[in-house]
Amino acid sequence: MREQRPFAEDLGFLLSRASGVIAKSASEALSPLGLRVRSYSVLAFVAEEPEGVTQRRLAALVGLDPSQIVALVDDLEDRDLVTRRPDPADRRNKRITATGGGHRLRDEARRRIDEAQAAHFDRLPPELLHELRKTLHGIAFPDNPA
Amino acid sequence: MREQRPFAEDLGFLLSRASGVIAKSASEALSPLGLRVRSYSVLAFVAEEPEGVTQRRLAALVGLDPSQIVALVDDLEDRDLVTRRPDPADRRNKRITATGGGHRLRDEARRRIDEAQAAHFDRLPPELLHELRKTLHGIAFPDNPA
DNA sequence: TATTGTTATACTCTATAACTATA
DNA sequence: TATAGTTATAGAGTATAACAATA
Repeated sequence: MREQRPFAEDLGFLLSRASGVIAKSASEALSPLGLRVRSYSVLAFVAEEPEGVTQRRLAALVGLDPSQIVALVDDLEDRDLVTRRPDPADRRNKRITATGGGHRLRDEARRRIDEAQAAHFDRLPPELLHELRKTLHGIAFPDNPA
Repeated sequence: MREQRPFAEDLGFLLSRASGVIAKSASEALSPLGLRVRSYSVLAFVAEEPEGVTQRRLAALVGLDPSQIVALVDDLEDRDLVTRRPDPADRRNKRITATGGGHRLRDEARRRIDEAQAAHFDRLPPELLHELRKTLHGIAFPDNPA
């Protein structure tokens, strides 16, 4: 009879708990800005694409169903953080781009996120953080070994 | 102006995506057994405590609010996987213990979970998995450096 | 008064299917 | 016919407050 690892050491369980801790702290950091983790993720990806992104691509980037992107973009658009315009070349596509205010809010959000995460990651050596990033990326995107 | 790391490399984002991938695969592995990730977590912790666990402690172990444990234990109890009995010494406490069937289902669930996780973790060297476990534990339980 | 378990409620997140407009 | 975006809906997960029984 082999010795069994306690469930508290199960990698899936630990991943879930650690992810929950970070998400909660991110959520609290973003709350004063009127952003949630998901709307911030959308804004962050949009702000990195000067040419704009389609909602389909946004869905793939964030890891949500395209139908869920609609309300997130609606909210950001209502607050003039992004614009949503049909692509003249293919009018089925909407190109989402960040406004000046969107970029500024994204910057402020990132500062807060970084500060919140520092409390969790600060004591870990940089090489370990680098390796953690690589490992998590491999798990999250098994087909895309960057 | 410093070079900024793309959001796709944000540790919180990667943690969330990786955790989601593993949770989805665990969910699919457990589904044929009529278990979800949360009910399996409860069952797994209960099965490790021959003396039984209070629901309060269970909540702390799994990382849920005590009010959420009620329905989970209700379901497991209805299926005769656990028993729920008042502690004679302090009748406010309920001692939750796993039945024979509970232990058997837990074993089968663990086999399936291990198999599902192997697909994600197999190619990672054991030392890295050990370090990952340690790192995630440190993030999830900052006060309890085991 | 404090603690355990419980109920109730509301909100967020997730998953899915069906519709529209364009191609 | 295929694709992008949209709407609607139901289910699961999460957070909070209040209550009964017991200490």
